[in-house]
Amino acid sequence: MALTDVPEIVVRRLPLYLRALTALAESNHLVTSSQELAARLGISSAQIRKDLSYFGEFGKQGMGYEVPYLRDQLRRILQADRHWSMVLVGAGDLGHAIVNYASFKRWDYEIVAIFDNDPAKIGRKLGGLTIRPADELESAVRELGVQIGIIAVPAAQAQAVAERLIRGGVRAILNYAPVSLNLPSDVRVHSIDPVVGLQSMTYYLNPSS
Amino acid sequence: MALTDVPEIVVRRLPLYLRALTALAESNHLVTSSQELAARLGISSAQIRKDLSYFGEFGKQGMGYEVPYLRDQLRRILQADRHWSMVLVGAGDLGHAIVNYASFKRWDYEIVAIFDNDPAKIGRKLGGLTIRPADELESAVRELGVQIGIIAVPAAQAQAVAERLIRGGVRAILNYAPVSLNLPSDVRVHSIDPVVGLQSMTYYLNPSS
DNA sequence: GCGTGTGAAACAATTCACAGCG
DNA sequence: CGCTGTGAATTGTTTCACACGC
Repeated sequence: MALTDVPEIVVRRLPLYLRALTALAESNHLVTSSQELAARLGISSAQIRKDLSYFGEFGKQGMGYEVPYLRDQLRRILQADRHWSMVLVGAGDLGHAIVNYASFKRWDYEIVAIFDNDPAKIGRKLGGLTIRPADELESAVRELGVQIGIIAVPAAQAQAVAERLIRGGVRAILNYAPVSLNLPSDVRVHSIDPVVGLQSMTYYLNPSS
Repeated sequence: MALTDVPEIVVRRLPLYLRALTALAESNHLVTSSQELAARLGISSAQIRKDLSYFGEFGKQGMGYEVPYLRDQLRRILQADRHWSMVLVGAGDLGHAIVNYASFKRWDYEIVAIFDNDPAKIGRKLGGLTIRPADELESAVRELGVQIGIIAVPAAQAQAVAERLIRGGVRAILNYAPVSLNLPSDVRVHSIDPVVGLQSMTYYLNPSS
């Protein structure tokens, strides 16, 4: 099975499986099944089995899956078993929160450079790094060989920042700016906008209160 | 057209349309088209037209859409044209960042109570509110009549917190804890886990660097 | 017997393509 | 003519259901 034709929607579910398996392993749960994972994740067991089958045969018939083994396989598939360097653009409140976000450290994602275009911030320290001027962006990203960029700038600047990150060699962007980025299809984007999440939920809420 | 059979995936796109229309309106762009929105959002124009057609006929043939009108219609549909109260559980680093997140204010989402189970934090102030003990959760949520809860506690506690929020009357949860919540299907959940986003992107990245 | 892996069937979402109207 | 709104066609995703092996 050619891995190029794995549907993206399947890839987006794998981290959820990995997260559940990691939690199971931490509570010394050595064996699981597609049904148990399904119950935890709110996904059907058939879907979990089909998703995993794109990548190999990880279970034993009649037995289920060995938790540490399947976890390690998913970590390998997702390249979550190694260190990743990232650059952060935007040293405002959001940038501060991102630098201090504990889960990144826990999963071996490391911010190795921070950029801002505010002269008052350039030269200051943040999370052990000196904030660098935004005009060094392309060259610094290229020198560092970083593939992941995090955008935490105002919406109006996000598209331009994304394009400069890409020119520096970035291939994946975690976008916290509340705007849709328009980028080449070979660049991955994951956007986080809590307001978008809230608005799609309030659609279903009661008009009262 | 019964609004109950609007696919959820359509509802999840509406906030993106609203966001784009709000930006267009702010730059005094008075008219737009499904093609222009499509180019901005990276979605096909046919999909935008079909999505909007679930809710009414908002455009003029040969002309396109009036930006302020369509924006207001979407705000009404999503109930984004009114104030929403929310409660926050978890007053750690993440909770602090959430309280100070400017976009909530801009869109009229207000945090009206904050809870934590750490005695060292209870009684302290955060964003003008006094941090309350977690055991007041259900009763306080019920008294306040709040429909939206934000979870910013460690993964191990998130499921229990969610259940307590729901017992207090919450019907929508913005979940920042890195765990899949298992809740009644009439409760809406939107989860934000940057690591999940990163892992689904690193799948596609180059093994080098 | 139990639970995986998987073709086939069912269902859902997207795109096509064009009538219709300003 | 230009662009919306929408059935029909296409494409994509999920579920079904069962052979297979532990």
